[in-house]
Amino acid sequence: MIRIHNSLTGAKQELEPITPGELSMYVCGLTVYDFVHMGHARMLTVFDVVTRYLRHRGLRLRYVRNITDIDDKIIRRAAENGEPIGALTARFIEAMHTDCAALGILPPDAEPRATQYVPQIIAMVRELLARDYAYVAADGDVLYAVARFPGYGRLSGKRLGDLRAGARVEVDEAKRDPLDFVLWKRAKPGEPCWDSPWGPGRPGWHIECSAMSTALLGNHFDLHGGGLDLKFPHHENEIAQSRAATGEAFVNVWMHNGFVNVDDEKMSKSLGNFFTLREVLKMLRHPEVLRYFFLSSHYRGPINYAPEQLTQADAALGRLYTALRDLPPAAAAPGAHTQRFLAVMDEDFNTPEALAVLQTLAGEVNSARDAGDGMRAAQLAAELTSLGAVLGLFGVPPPEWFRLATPGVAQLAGAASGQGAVHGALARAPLSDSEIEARIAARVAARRGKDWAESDRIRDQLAAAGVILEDQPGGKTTWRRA
RNA sequence: GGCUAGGUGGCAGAGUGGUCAUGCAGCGGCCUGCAAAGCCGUCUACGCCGGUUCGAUUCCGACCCUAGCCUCCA
Repeated sequence: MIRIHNSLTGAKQELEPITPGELSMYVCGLTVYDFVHMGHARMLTVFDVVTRYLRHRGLRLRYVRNITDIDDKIIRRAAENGEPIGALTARFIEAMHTDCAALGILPPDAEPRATQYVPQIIAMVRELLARDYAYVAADGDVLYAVARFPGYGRLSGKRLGDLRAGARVEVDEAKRDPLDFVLWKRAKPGEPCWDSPWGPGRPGWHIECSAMSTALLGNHFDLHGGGLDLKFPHHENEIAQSRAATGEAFVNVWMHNGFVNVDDEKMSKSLGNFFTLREVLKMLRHPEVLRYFFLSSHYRGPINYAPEQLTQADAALGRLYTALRDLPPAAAAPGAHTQRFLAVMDEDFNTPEALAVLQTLAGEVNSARDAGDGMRAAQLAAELTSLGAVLGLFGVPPPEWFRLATPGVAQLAGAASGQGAVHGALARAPLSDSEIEARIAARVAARRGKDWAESDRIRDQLAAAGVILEDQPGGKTTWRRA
């Protein structure tokens, strides 16, 4: 039994697919006018794991994640760059795909773009007008009449009166109610536009998601996700639009992932604490380190981004890979750990608890190996490997993991504290694998002759270059990059 | 101001009405030529004040503090 916290009710509920054995999920994706940032990366990772897990549980899941490719910010950015809008969005869509692939995010089943769904959007706006949930304002915009929809505010826990009280003073004259939002925006001269019954214009942001989700998943579907900041007004508006336009139930379970904070404040460009995914990935041994970091706290809570946290995630994930190193592949035998893993993941995707299961399993692999029980160690390692894969971990062959270098979390730490780059990571002249192997061979010879001074000299030298040696019982020496 | 989440050991971060989170860091031991890795053991927790209870970090109430939303935002 899988239980999920539903933002709409504020409580966990059992997942009951509308069609038995099948699920449909829509997640609000990105507005493509810039690179993927850490907040996006968390959202992408959260719903990637949700997807992987639900499928692992035997459900057939259809996952739709949209792209907003027409929007005020896009238009403005394109103008700033002196670049056609289509070129700008194509560039950032490609960048997003590259970043997603790096992070190991499985592609969604469909990735609709707003500009490809203009007919459906117009049809939905038309329906809302016909049902009297919308009106054409004096300035030509089509607006949604919020007061007409009785359930407005339920998702975000807001009352219309409170919202109006907090509304901006500079109320748009064309609005009947300050809370009304735009469905179809009349084009200003020079702006990109589509023909419509209300003249040339473009879709409002909120209606895009209603139209695309309905077009691809039907009027009523199972799961809808997105960042916490979309809860109000975006998702509130989606509900109002879709319910009003179709007259049917819309979404069964709403899921919202928490923010990425920096210094306990929401990451934002204005605060100057903004990090793109690609700049962070450059500092890491492997993108899985970032995935581990995201998974180490619950998806609904905030997560505080700091370079030291990435260092901890690298160490913790490294411990897992260490347990898997040098063990032959074995058939996965689901045991008690698998039961526990499923139990905690079933309970609203408790990934921190799931990682604890993996760590415990790693400890048992090591214990079994120390006890000389290679068979049991291999079985446990297989179980660990298969459970980790459910979370999108262990994409790297374990022996390869330790050949990967960590270019510079230290660099980030320095940058964040305003101290400039820390020397250690940068001062190292990177050694190639073969150079390292050659020095190790020299050291093995020295050790055979019990020339400890020479042996230690080589080891220190390698350590200074960021290479750590581990002498194994059989006289063999393995190495890993710090 | 309204609404919503939180405040857990050196750090990160789960969870629970009465034995264990887990990882990183620390300490002691084993192993090692010495290390590293690993193993074994180990210390410091549940914002504050009341209440319920045989017993509360966990339930209830007040208070303090933090973050978020109420405006574009993953």
